[in-house]
Amino acid sequence: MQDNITKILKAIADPKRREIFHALIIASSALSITQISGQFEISRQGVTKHIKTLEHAGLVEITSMGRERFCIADAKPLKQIKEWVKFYEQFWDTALGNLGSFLDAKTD
Amino acid sequence: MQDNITKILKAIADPKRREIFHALIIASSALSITQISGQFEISRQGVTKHIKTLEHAGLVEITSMGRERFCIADAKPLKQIKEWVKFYEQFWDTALGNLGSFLDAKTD
DNA sequence: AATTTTTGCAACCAAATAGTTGCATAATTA
DNA sequence: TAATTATGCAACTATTTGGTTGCAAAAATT
Repeated sequence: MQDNITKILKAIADPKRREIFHALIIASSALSITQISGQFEISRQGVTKHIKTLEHAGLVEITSMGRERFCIADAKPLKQIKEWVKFYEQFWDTALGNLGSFLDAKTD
Repeated sequence: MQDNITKILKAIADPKRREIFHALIIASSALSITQISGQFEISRQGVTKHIKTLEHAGLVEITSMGRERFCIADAKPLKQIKEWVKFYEQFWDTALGNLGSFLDAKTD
C-alpha cells in the first residue's frame, strides 16, 4: 500500500480521526465501537472506518470480547513523526529570510 | 477551508510533497518551478499543484522575479506538528499493554 | 520582430476518501 | 426461544485528490 510514515500522517491528517484518537487516548479504559460512536455525530459505520484507518497506522489496537470490540489508542507510532520533524528543526529558525536574501543577491 | 494543523498534516502526508519539500529545504538557493519539476518525474503542472498545497500550509514561500517564480521551504509550520505530538508523548511508553490489562480485569 | 522559455489557468480523468444506508450474523438478555 | 444489541460487510454517493493535457500570456533571448 504505502509506507509507514505516510500511513501515520494520513491517519492523523483527518480532524475527525484526531478527535477519535484523542478520545481513546484520554479514556480511562478501552472503549467499544458503540461507545466511541456515541461520542460523535457521524454514523457508527463512519466511526468504524476511521478506526480501521487508525488501526492500520498502528495508532489503535482492537481486541474482540464476545460481540464487542474494544479499542485502545497507542501513541507510539507518533514517534516516527517526531523523528521526521526532528530533521527539519535545524532549519526552522534560519529558513525565514532566505528567500529575501536570495532575491537581494540576485539584484546585485 | 480547514484548520491550520490539518493543512500542514495533509501537506506532508503525501510522499511526493515530502520529497519536494525536502528538495527545497536542502537546496542551497531558491528554486524556480521549472528547476523543481526537473527533479521529479511528474509533470510541471503536477509539481505546481503540490507546491501550491505546501504554500497554503505555509511550508513554502514563493516570490516572482520576472517570468520566474522562486520557491523556498519554510520549516517553521512543522513546530505545530511537534507541539501536537508532544502532548501524546506522555502516553507512548505506558499505553502498550493497557488493552491487555483491561481485558484481564474484565475476566476477573 | 520572431522565437523560446516560464508560467498560470482550465478542463478533464481516475482513484481515493468520508460518509451514508441496508442487511446479515453472532452474542447477550429477557 | 424470542428479542435485543454490537458488529462487519457491501453497495452506493459525493467530494477531494493526484495527476494529466492544451492553451494563452508574459518575459527573455536571438
